[in-house]
Amino acid sequence: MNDIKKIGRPRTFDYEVALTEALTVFWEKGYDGASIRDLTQAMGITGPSLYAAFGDKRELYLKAIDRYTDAENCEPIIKFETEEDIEQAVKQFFEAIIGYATEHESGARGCFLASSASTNIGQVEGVRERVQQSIVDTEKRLTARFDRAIKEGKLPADFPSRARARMMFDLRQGYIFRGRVGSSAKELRKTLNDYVQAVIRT
Amino acid sequence: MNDIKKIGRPRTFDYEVALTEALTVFWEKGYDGASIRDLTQAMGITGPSLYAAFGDKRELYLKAIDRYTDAENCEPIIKFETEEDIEQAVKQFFEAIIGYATEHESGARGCFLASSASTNIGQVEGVRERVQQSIVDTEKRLTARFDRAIKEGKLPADFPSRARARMMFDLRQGYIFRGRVGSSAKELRKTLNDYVQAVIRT
DNA sequence: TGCTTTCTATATTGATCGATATATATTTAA
DNA sequence: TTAAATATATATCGATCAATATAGAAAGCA
Repeated sequence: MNDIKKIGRPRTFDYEVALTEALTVFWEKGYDGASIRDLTQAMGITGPSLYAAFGDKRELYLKAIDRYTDAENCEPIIKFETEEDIEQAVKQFFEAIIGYATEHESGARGCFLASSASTNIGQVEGVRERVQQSIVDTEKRLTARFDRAIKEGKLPADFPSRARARMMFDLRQGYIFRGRVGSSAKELRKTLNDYVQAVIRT
Repeated sequence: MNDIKKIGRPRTFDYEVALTEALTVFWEKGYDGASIRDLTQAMGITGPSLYAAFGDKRELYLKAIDRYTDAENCEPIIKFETEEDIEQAVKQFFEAIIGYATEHESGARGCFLASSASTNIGQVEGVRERVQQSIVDTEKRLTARFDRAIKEGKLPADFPSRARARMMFDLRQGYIFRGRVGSSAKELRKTLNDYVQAVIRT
């Protein structure tokens, strides 16, 4: 982003890589559960370097949230937006969610915002606004995809795009919760078709 | 429960009351966020009394979960089970969920298991089993209510009771998440009718 | 070559963490 | 009345917490 040579000794670690490592630690252990030691070890830097580059623990956490929001292309939404057939699009969305919810053995499952960040809303200043914004952005994208299907005549004109976008989002929370508790992908798929029909039915 | 006089000095605090206070603290601050100081202050007892009566912090947390599971009559489920009309029953279920998700100003919102305990599954041994059992029990009760409606002829014989029970449960997660992030009850009610129809529709 | 700037490494800060040792108070049983 | 048992109160344990002061190392600029 900024290749201008700066005066002084250049840092020997990669900012983005270190931030991604920090995100993983926060994801697995939570905000309180992640100690500065845990973070610096995973990031491969020392305490002073962490504080110089990222500020204090709270700022690092907020930066990790922003990194997640920006970098995460969010496969489920991408699938939903790119798949042509609207029914298949909904199905692929949920399939991707189920994948996210079950594939990682560690604590870094599902959605970082939904599983981890949301629990620190009342505790860490700045988290609430970020999670709220993420919800708004996600719903807009989901709603827009439904509106597109309406224009293309794939869905009736009175299709409640926004309500169904929210339904997808809320059902997603259920999948993520179940995955975190330990349900298998196979188990989660049992309701998949029923959920797809509920979303697109008019 | 046990009024038999025991040898030695009797404890001067109420075990159940203290445990309920501990539950509130864990609910608001999370497992890591709740310090022994926080707990003893809210419980009105000293450290040694806490350790003598409840074991260590982890055991106290598990006891708090059990207390929540046992004591919490879970208004949403009760409403769903007692309301005669099945459509009204589903609606009352979601209404109660919305109430839970939005009414408390503190961090003790929604469902303790879904919002707090689930985040400590990989960290605190014994939590996963308890949350899993809670999901199983809840789904059984929800499914049974639908089966009853089928027997009464209020729902068609091929109504997918279990899938719809899970749908209710998963949509519930969405409401709880939104409430935690800051959505108002009014906002959450916007999708209520659509969700009710999705659940009972055949 | 200095000189300035910035990063890294070591060491350590006061505070707080979970947990407990010790002493004292209060009860029952003998 | 005494002994045993259990609770509470005080004080504090070593470990770890988040955060930083200090000093040395590595870069650009003169």
